[in-house]
Amino acid sequence: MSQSPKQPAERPVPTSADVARLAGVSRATVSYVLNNTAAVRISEPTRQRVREAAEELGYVPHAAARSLRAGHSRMVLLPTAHVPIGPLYSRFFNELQWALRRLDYTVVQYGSLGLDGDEAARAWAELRPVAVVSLGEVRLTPNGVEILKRSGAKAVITVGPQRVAGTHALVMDQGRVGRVAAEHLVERGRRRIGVVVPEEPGLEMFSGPRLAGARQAVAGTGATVVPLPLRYEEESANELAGRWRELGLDAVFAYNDEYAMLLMRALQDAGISVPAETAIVGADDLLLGRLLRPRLTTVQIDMVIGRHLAELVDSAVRDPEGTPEAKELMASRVVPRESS
Amino acid sequence: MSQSPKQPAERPVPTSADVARLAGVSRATVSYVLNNTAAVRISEPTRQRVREAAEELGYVPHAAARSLRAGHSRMVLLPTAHVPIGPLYSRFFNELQWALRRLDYTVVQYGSLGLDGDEAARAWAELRPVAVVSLGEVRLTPNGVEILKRSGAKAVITVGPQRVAGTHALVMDQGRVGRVAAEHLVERGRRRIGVVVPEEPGLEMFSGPRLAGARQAVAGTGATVVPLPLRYEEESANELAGRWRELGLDAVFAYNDEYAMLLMRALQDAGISVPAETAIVGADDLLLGRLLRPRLTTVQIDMVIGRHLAELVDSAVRDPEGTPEAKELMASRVVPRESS
DNA sequence: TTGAAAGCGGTACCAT
DNA sequence: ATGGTACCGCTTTCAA
Repeated sequence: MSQSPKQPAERPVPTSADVARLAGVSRATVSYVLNNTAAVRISEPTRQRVREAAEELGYVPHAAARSLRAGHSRMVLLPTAHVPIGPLYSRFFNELQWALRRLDYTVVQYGSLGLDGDEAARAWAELRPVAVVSLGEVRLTPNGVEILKRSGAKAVITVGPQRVAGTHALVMDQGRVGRVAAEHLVERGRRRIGVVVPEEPGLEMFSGPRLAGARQAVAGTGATVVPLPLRYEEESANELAGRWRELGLDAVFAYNDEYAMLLMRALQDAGISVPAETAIVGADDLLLGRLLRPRLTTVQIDMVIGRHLAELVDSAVRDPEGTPEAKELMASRVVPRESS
Repeated sequence: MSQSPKQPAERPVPTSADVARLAGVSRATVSYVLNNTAAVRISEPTRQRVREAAEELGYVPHAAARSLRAGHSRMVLLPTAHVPIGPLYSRFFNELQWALRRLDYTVVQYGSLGLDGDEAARAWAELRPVAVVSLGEVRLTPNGVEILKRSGAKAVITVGPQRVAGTHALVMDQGRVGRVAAEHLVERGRRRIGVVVPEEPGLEMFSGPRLAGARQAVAGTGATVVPLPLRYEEESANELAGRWRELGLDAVFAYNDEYAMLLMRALQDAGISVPAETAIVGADDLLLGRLLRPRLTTVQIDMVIGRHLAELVDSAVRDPEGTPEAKELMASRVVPRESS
């Protein structure tokens, strides 16, 4: 009858009080031992007893309670909506995570699909992260930034084309990707340049600037740019290839290597020779581009490496008053191969 | 002088007490209003004042404090080490996140790179998630599962080939992928079947079972299986293609479509005709396989869809006593095209 | 060397 | 209809 009947078989989670009881010491001592608190000396026998008790009970400290008491956390929040596809993002994410762990931060990727603007900012703020690194999938408003800062975030960092007031920014100059691609094509004597604009959602923030960059590159050269909406599907590509001749294009910047492969296949099937009749340039410098025939000319993009970003996070956290800086960390250049 | 000098410019994060003070009510009332507590009736004017005060201060509740008090959270932890590359994972993750959000869970992807076994389990347990969904990148031991359960996790779910005691499992029968591929090749009259084993780390848990499945398929048929270590690089593929004839293989299961593309290119460049001389089968049914010439035969894998998994999480959370079940949710079948 | 106790920010019971 | 208050688990003075 010592068991409360309302909780059928729910054994309680052990707390530091349980450990203290079992070890015959106070909760304070448990805390000292388990955290190796330097300012306080605990005898070795006591340490032993505490450790054994913790082990026996399977005690694990409660992160929420700890950070509540501490008044801060070491959590770096990384909001994502659609996880970007591709090896570039994967490498970037792994590097970032690794680098931040070395600096004793905890990286938490927080799914924010379907949230927007301030709603998202509030959801993130509830977790009281010390820093937020936004990849720009979820639009961050100045107001959202303010919400985060008021809730204790020491740093808000945006990575991507967007530039939001009050944040540190790692600018990724997507425009440059389109610009160098178009410049390359113009140099090769191409005049009517198509630019693929993927119809898949979530890519606008890349495709838009790339298209604009291409436009900028042709300005004053007499060459023209034509946007080409395209879905990542065979039918869409075939449909586009079917009216290729009437479009009168002699070159295309295909957004990235995967769309380039799709389009190249459709063009070749439609009897349009690459690069003789139409040049193609991709982007990302994936292995698959080198496997195509003709080999794919591409724009190589040096993604901001994780360690740089981790250092920016850390310095922003340590000096929250520091003026938010915008740092350009994306270089891109054409790797000419056979398709252009 | 009303400012404490120890905190230079650090304005404090507003709490519900601040809201209460500004609205001229008690903290309890603030809580009632902001949570729309049904059991208690608050007058409309009061509600207004509270809401306005909260708005003015930019108040956001503290998730840690809330879940500390509540004694539980709705956090579903998704540990990851290397974020798997590829569209399949991306789709899976987005679906899972979406589905769990609908069930009012919060998905947190927790970077666990470099942690292993119990160490990782303890790190996860500190966050007191209500459920943990392991994709098997970080090895989960029975002891680790026990740690998580003792720390209050109602459900531990593994997705992948591994099967750990005490967990619900979504079995992904990787063996079957290799089996159906090899069966297909044997049916087509192939006798010496190579099986690509990627050398990249983190893929062993897939490649191992796939190889074993292929072996199983050829048993008793007179056909043989030869493991082919391969890095995802042109040189590695060229090297392999260079000694292809001495290997005497008439077919290869290339692990997945991307490795298949790499190998097919190398074989073709080495003058080995596909499929006449060597048949190739990939896996994942990516679009790129349809773009190759010859079109790539592949193994289509029905990944467990997010909604199913979300439902399993929810039911496991609601009935933690329920016997952990192993559910087979991965079907795979060959899609014959031109390369085999 | 160790313990008692306050308090972090919410929530919910019990009064009023 | 609202307020007072105990408590969730942990850290950290301050005392002993």
